[in-house]
Amino acid sequence: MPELPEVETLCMQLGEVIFGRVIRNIEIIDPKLQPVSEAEGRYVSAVSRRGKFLHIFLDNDRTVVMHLRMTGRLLWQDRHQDMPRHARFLIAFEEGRIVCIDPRRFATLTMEGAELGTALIHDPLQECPAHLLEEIGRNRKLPVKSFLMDQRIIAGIGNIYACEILYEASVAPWRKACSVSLREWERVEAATKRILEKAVACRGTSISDWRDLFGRKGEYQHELKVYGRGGRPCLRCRRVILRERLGGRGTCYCPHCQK
DNA sequence: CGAACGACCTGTTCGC
DNA sequence: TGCGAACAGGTCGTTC
Repeated sequence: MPELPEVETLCMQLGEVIFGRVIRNIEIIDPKLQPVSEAEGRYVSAVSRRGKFLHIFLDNDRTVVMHLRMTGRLLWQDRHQDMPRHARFLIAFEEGRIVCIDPRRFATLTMEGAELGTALIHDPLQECPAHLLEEIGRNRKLPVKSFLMDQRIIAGIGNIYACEILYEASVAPWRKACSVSLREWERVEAATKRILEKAVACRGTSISDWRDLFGRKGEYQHELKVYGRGGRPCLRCRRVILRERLGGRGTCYCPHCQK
């Protein structure tokens, strides 16, 4: 499930634990993943997030890049503990190790140069003003929900938070991006900031198996207003929340509140 | 070019 | 109870 708030949570926690530490080695467990080199003996000079990607910068101008996709998790183990089920790779330090756990094996791990992509991608926690959304969306006919989830435009919003944002902004998910007014984009921007910041403060949404770096559940699942509430009454108007497929993914919305 | 869909994987849930 | 089908949070490549 990792979307922006979950990856941001890991990013902050990783920074606390591994900044300045020396990597002993990176061990690949899942043969589907390519081995990475040039990490041994290097120390961590920074940890950052870009959309849903995690970057661990090393002192040799190399960068460990991870993407957790659907079911990936990272777990910090600071003393000898059993290898978890579905462990896919680990990054070992003197003080402990990061284990990547991923039942569906979609997560990725690569070693990149220091010059990571410079493409113009907007981070919803940074700069993502309504007028820019309106400008980009003006000639896009795809549904506004798909627009919000397009990582080439805004990086970090996935299915759960897209549903939540559009509900809070009172915009129907099927609306074409080009039909959304500036006024409505302003509501989308405000909802995005509020929801994602709160979700980060809650350390993410633990619907099924999401856990933070220390194995703790997040708390934002208690704040969800529409996601997972199909068939139940809308918290605003009490009419029934619908759940339908949009672009292949389950989409919960209130047909009365979201225009 | 944009949009829809299948593929990538495994575990869980649902219906018969 | 048992079994197969459907479905799950994300991205990418192909096709129409």
